[in-house]
Amino acid sequence: MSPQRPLRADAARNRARIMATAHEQITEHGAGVSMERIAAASGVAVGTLYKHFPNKTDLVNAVIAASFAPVADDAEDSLRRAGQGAPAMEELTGFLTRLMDTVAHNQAVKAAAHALNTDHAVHPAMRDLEARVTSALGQLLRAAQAQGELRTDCTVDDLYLVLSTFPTDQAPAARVRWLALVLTGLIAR
Amino acid sequence: MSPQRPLRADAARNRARIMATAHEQITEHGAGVSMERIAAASGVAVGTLYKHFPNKTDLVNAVIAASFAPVADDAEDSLRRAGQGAPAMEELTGFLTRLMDTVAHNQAVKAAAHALNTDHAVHPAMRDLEARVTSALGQLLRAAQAQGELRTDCTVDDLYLVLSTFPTDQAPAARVRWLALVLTGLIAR
DNA sequence: TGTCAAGGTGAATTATGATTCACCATAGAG
DNA sequence: CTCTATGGTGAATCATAATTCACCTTGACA
Repeated sequence: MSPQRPLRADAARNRARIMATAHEQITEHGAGVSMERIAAASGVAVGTLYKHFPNKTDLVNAVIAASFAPVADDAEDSLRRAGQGAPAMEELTGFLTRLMDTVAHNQAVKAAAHALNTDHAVHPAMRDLEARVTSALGQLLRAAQAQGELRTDCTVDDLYLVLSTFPTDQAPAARVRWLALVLTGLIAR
Repeated sequence: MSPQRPLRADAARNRARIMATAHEQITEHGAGVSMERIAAASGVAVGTLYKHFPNKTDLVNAVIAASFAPVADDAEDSLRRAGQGAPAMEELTGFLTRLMDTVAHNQAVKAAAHALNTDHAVHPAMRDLEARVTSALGQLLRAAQAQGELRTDCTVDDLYLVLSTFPTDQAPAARVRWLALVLTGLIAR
């Protein structure tokens, strides 16, 4: 499975289906889903999962990395728009709202990865995404403060602290209400 | 194990030690700890666990119920003090701070119970605790609003929504900071 | 102190699930 | 059209855990 030479067409197809199915199954049944079940739902044999991923942990990590990949792009797009004159605070809240949706949708996968990665290790791919988001978020934050829309004593860490705790299991309406309540504490008086 | 006649002295001792040990082990190793391990750490044989609890799920539910039992009393004490002239908002934030500590300390057990209780069922004992807390919290909330210390459009649901999301895995200092940030959004302007 | 039911023991049973591997199938290069 | 490396298969193996149970121990009451 080394990326040396490109995957055969059918292999690529299967790999994609496996990751999509794994996401569904984990979302539906939690981190406990068996490889057997994921294989069956993908329409392949267990052995095939192992042809693509050395073990369950790696499969889950691949799924989570793929699920969150778009977030970093989104953060950087928001920052770019702010740089081109869009109100920074609006970009910030817009990004946070979309981020909440993404995390909510991938909550089970996130939990699964956390449960399977022994000790506490975070997947390198996730570490990379996090770095990009942190950077973009920091700049957005400073821009919003410069425009007087955000408390100047609010740090990126504060933002993360608050962000890290939003209600993943609530309905979208409740999530929006939550964000509104919480942001009130961050907006400049 | 019916509560008909009191437990024999050694049995009571063991039962207490088992629950304490189970709490430790779950906190340290997650919901996945084996009964074997809990038994070993308690200094008894596996069979003994099953003499006291029909299965792992019931053991975990007993542990979590015991861990959270004091919270309801605390809520009611706070309410009582407010009724005797203590500032309601102070009682409210005091209670919330202590609640955060309790939840943080019992985070792993809470997660374990959630993971083990098939479907989504909440233990009846927990349901009862929740009802008492909700009641006390509602009255505290209204008192704080009557004293002009809290936004009047803030409901008990809002309080729960925000409460349900505090950062269990952060250091105490970070938790306090979080509460301060979030409460700012709830305090009357 | 003697009795015996409550309490304790831990090897054995039963389940479940991850991972392996010897062998089969076929994309796609030549 | 032929090969053959890549990809697929799934029964078998290995490991881990929950739960049971036939048989000991011992608190505590008479």
